[in-house]
Amino acid sequence: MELSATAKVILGMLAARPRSGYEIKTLVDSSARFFWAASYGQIYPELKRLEGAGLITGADAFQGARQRTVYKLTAKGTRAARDWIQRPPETFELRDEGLLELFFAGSIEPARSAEIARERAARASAVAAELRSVEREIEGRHQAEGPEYSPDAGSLTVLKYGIEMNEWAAKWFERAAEDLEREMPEAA
Amino acid sequence: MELSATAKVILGMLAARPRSGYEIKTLVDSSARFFWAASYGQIYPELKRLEGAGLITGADAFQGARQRTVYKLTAKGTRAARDWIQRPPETFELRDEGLLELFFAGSIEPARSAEIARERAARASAVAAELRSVEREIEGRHQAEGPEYSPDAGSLTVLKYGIEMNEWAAKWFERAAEDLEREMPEAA
DNA sequence: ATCAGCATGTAAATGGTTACATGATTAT
DNA sequence: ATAATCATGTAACCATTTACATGCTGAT
Repeated sequence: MELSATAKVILGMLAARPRSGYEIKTLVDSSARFFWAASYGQIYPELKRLEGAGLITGADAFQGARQRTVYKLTAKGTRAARDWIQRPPETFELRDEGLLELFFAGSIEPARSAEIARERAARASAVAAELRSVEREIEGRHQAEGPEYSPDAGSLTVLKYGIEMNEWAAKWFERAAEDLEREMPEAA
Repeated sequence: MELSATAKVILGMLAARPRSGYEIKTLVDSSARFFWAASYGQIYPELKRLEGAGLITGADAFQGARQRTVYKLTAKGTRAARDWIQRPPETFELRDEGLLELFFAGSIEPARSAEIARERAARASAVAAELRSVEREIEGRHQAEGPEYSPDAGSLTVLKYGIEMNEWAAKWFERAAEDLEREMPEAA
């Protein structure tokens, strides 16, 4: 059972409970976008494909006259999700223009190295803060609406990783910026 | 001057000195692949495009009868590279299947969470070790062949970031695996 | 002689984003 | 009223990978 990248997010999102394509998209944007993105142009066609393959089934769930299709996993889909999660991960892709600029700064515009490192530190701080606010929001919902809204250990671990790794990176790049400045006093 | 992703790596690589497409590819693979990839299918057509736009010029540099074209930056190309590096970075993309699995493990196969975290720790360790060996190789070349082979501060900073961040992540995921195991003793 | 590595290139397929089109509902 | 948000979908475009094709050179 070959699963596309998008199929993996969809099966994962439907494992917790049935959802519409729109819901999947907003959830991906609010909780997984930092390490895995998906657009409507991928999600809707993939939902059709997964239904065709018998991994999910869609049911009309009109809200008044507003069209809505809620999908849920079939037994086969549940098995496919379990199989996927038992396999070691294949995809790891990073495309980071900030690191590329820093990588080349030495031979193109040495004076900018420190500046790039400082920008990177600020960016890491901002991401950490954003993820911290997601964390607070989850905790708030948990307190207000009871334990059935508590996320599982795995997704909390991923969130904490995002926060702590960005905080670490912010400190690291701040220090790197200072070092780079000291190395070229002509530019200061 | 809009530069494609591939144009950026090429201009950066040619800023240090003239190189062939093949050389650019091997350099990307050995030093930038961890945060920026490029395939032949991108590099060769892009070299032609950049030459057409007057940012680089190619010169035949036959090695016997073996065809070889070495490209170098034009004045316009140097300016384009400088402009690019002065702009704040745009692209940041991460697609990490390991984190996605961990994210969903709780609702699909909770017993695997700790295992995934441990695999992630091992992966981070392996990447750190690989980058450490790149670092040693650079230091060796520096000692043996003199300072003209010493890489600039920026690319060294990126390399150190790769090493230290992966070492940090290895420790972090190892600890997370222990925590996840403690949280579900039934699975142990 | 043969294989690994140097060297260039392209075609097909895949994967993904963006923009557009359409319409309902809810809150201001 | 009107804007924001819910909701689904597709077509055009762009980027990227993979596989293939070709041939030279140096080492074993």
